[in-house]
Amino acid sequence: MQPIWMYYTTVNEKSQSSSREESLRSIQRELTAFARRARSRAAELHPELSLVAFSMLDLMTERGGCRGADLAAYFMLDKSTVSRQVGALEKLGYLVRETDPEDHRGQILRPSPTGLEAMRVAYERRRAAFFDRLADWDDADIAQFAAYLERYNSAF
Amino acid sequence: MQPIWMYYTTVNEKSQSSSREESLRSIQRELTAFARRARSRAAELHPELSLVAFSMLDLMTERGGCRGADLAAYFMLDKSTVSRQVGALEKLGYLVRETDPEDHRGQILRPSPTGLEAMRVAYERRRAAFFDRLADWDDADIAQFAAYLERYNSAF
DNA sequence: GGAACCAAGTTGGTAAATGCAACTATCAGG
DNA sequence: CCTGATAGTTGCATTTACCAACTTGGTTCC
Repeated sequence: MQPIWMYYTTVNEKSQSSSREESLRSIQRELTAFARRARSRAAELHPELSLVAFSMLDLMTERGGCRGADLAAYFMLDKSTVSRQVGALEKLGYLVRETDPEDHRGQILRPSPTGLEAMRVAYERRRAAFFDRLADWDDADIAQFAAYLERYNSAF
Repeated sequence: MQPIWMYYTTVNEKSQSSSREESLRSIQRELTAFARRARSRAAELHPELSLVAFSMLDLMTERGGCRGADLAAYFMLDKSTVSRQVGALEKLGYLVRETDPEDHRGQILRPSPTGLEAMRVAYERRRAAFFDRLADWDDADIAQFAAYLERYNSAF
């Protein structure tokens, strides 16, 4: 049986099948497959903290505080969407804002102790469903996989 | 300074490998970022065919026709959501429905020639975006990255 | 200094995607 | 026949997103 991609690939392109070509196709397919299920998996894992909200808190933590514009750029979201997500997180007491002393247009966003605790809970609940899938990977493979994903995403 | 992940990890877990923990968290965050960008990029590249709709047509193609219930199970979506997506695709002329002769409750869904062509176009445009992004990667890294993604997704 | 312009964030309006619940139609067992 | 399960549709509410207009603060250039 022919590979799936051939069903909708023109004849001329079929001659170009190098291993690089096939790997690229595979990356696209696998990344797309991930995207398909990301939403529902996230909803299962931490209903009280949406995937986007969790990731925003995570980035703030990682960077030791960041601005709304940073979140918008990183996740490719409109600044208005970020503004509302941040507002919701603040209302929940999960983050605190502070006007950037260096630039009064912006705010520095940081998770609050409550937010860190909520992240910790979400993190624990993810373990079973997400981390267990990587349980049989060795440390070097996990590190390399993470490095590839970072490299891929850093191209933005 | 302690690693970031320790801020919301309990004391007992700190005995585990911190580099492994950090890599796992990085994978989560990068995959999340990817999922967000995939939607936005797909919407840019082919407004007529959302990522979910494209993937549904793709699954129908791969399976040589499938039912709405299959789509719901595969993508972890509610059947009402599938029903509306399928309705929209039919209205666009991208798929045809046929009552299952074996079970008159269900329908067999197949992409139409128009749908296949739309998929081919969307596929090519998205593939081009991937090619640009990975242009400066060498073949070995691309192959390894693809292998990791396949391994990760194969757990489904 | 001031004008013109750019950047960060907020808010109003709107559209799309989704889940839940209620409903119809169909099937399978007893 | 009933009963219960399954496939699909539709009404309703919610979430999430984008765009555009606006406010405020910074930057450049004269």
